[in-house]
Amino acid sequence: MAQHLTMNDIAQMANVSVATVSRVLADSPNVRAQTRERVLEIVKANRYEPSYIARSLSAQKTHTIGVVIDDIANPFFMELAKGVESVVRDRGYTMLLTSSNWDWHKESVLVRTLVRNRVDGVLIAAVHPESDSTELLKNTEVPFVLMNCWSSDETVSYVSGDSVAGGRLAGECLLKANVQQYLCLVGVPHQSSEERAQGFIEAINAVDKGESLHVYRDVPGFDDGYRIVTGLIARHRLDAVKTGIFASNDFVAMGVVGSLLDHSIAVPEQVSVIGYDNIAFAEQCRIPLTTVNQPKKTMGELAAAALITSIESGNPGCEQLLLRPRLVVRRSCQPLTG
Amino acid sequence: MAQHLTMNDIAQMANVSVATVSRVLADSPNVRAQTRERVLEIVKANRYEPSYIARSLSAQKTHTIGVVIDDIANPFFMELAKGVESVVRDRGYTMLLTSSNWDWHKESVLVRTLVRNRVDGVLIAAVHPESDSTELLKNTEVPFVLMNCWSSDETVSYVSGDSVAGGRLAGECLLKANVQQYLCLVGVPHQSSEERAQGFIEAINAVDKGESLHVYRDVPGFDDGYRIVTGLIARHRLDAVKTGIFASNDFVAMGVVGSLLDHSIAVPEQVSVIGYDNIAFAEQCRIPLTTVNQPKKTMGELAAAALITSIESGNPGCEQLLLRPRLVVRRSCQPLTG
DNA sequence: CCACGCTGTGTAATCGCTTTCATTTGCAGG
DNA sequence: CCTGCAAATGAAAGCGATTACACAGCGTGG
Repeated sequence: MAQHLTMNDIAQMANVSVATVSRVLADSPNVRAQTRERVLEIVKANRYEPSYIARSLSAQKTHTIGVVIDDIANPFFMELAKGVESVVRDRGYTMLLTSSNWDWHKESVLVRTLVRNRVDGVLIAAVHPESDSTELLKNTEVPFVLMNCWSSDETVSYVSGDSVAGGRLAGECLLKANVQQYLCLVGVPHQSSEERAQGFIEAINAVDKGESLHVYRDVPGFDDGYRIVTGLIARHRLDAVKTGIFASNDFVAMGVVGSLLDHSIAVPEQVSVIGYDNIAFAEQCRIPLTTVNQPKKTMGELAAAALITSIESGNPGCEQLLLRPRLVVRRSCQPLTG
Repeated sequence: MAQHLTMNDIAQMANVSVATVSRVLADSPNVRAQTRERVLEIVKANRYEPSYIARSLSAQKTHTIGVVIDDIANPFFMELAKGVESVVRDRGYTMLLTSSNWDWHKESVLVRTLVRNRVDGVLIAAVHPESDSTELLKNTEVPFVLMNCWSSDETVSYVSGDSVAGGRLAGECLLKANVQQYLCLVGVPHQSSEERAQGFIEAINAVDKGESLHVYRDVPGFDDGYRIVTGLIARHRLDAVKTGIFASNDFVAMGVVGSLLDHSIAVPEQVSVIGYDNIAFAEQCRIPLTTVNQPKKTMGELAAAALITSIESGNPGCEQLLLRPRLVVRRSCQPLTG
C-alpha cells in the first residue's frame, strides 16, 4: 500500500540525478532555471512529498521538539502546550506532544521514546520527584527545559511560576476574608503544589490571629476536592465556623465549591474559596473563582524559545526563570477592605 | 553535541556484528543466550537508545499516527484526543497531535507535514469544506479516518456523532420549555454545526405553535455568544419575551448564559439555554448546562481503532459510524413535563 | 589557441538500522 | 573421527534523503 514516491522516481522522470532534485527542493542556487522548473513541475504533477524520515537520518536533525505533560485534557497543560506550539511552529519545528496521565513511571518511558525518536530537544512539565527523566536526558545529551517546576541544579534550564509567592498571595487574600479556620488542600506531591501550600501556610502563620489551620494532602482533582469537603460537612466542620479554603489548583477549588453549594453552604458568605492557575473556566464556573494566575501561555513560549535557542546555538545556555504569579479576585473569595 | 551512540558502537564494544545487536534488540530467537546477555549489558551500561528514525526508514513504517484537530486548548477536542491516544498507545503507536487553530489553510499544510513525516495513518477532526486534506491523503494512499464529521464518499471512513439527531433532541427539549421565541446560534460553517442547526430547526418547525425562530450564523466561541446576546438585550429582544436559545456548542452556550446573568436575566426562568457536546465543564458552569452529549472519548477510540486495523490489515476497510447523541438535562433548560 | 574559472550536473559515500543470504560454529550420530 | 544439520553469526544490500567531490561544458583573458 501507501507506496510513496521517492526522490529517485522524480529524478528519473525528470532525466536528472537525485542530487539535482535535492538541490531544487532545497532551493540551492546552483541549478539552471530551466531544470528547476522541469523538476518542480514533475514534483507537483506527481504530488511528491519528500520523506522527512530520510532527511532526518541524513541531516542528524529531526526538527522536532518533544513535550511531556501530565494530562492532555487538562486546560492548564493545554494552554501551556499552546504557547509551546506557537513558538515551536514559528521556528520551523514540529511539536510531539505526549502525556503521562500523572503516571510517574510512564513519564520516563515517554522521555525515552522521545529520545529514541531523536527529537532535537525536550520540554517537560512538572517532573516527578521519582522520575529519572532528567538524568536520562542529561546522559544522552539531549537539550531540555523544565516547565512549571524548577531545579537547584545550575545546569538545568527551567521556566516556572514562583509557587511559594503564589501561595503567599492566596494566603494574604484569605487573611483579609475574616474567617475563623483555614483549610489547605494540596494536590499530588509535586514540587509546585507543595510550594503553593508552603507559601500559603507561611502567609497564614505570619499573622497568628488564633485561627486553626488544617492541611489535607493528596487532593489532586475535582472529585477529590468534592469528596473531602463533603466529608467535612458531614462531620459538621464547615457549617458552624466561617472557613477559608485554599485549593492548590482550580479543579480542586471547583470541586470544593460544588460540594459547598450542593450542601447549601454559601460561597463566599459562609466559606471563602481560592484556587490556583486561573484556568479559562475559573471565570465561568458556578461561583466565579478567586484564584492565583499563572502566565501559562507565556511559560510555554519562553520555555520553547529557550530550548530552541539552546539547540540552535549548540551550547546548553542555561535559562532559569521564575514567573511572577498574580492574584485574580472574583467572587469565591472577596477580601474585606480595611 | 548530542552525539548519540549507534548500533555500530555497541556492536564493536560487544565484539559482535550490528546484525547480532539488532537481533538481540528485536528479541529474535536465534541468538545465543550468552551473547544476548553480553549485548544487553553493554546496551544498558552505555544507555544506548536505538534510533527510531533509522528503524523507520528501514522498515518503511513509523508506528506513528498523525492527528489533526482544530484547537489544542479546547476540551472537546482534547477529550477526543485522549480517546485516540489511549488506543494508539495500547497498540504500540505514537500519536503526533497537531492543531490548525481553525485555519482552513493550515489544515492542509498540517496534513502535508504529516505525510512527509510518513505517519502510518491520519485522523482528522472536522475537515473544513474548503480544505483539500482528504484529497491529498487519498492521492498519497495514506490511510485516514475522519472524526466528528462524515462523508458521502463510500470509500472514506469516519466516526462521527449524528448531529441532525442531536439538534433534534435539543429542539424537542426546548419545545417543552414553553417559550415564545427560538434562537439558534450556529458556529463556524462546519458540517457538524450546520447539521445541528438543521436538526434543531426541523424539530421546531415540525410543531408549529406560532413561535418565531431566528438563526444567527458565525457564532463559534464564548465571546461571540456573549456578544450576540448582549446585542439582543440592548435591543430589548430578550427581556420581554420568554426565549429558548440553542447554541451549537457548549462554549457559545456559556457565553450566552454569561451575558444573560450579567444583565440580570434569569436562566432558565426567563431564557432557556441548551448547548451541545457536554464538555466536562458544562456541569460546573454558572448555570449547569442542559446540553447534548457526544461520546467524545469513544469517538476517538473507535476512530483510532478503525484506522490502526486498516493500517495493519493492509486494506482500506471502510468503517462508517454515526454515534447516537444523548440529551443531558441540567438547569439551564428544564422541560416542563406534560 | 590554451589555460583558467565558473556554473551545472552526476557519482557515490553517508546517516543507523533491518534483513537476506552466506558462512561459520557446535553438536549429535554413524 | 568424520559427516551432516541446525543454530549462531557476519557481510552486505537496501531504505530515501544530503552533500562532498569530480567533472563536463563554456566563456574569457592573455
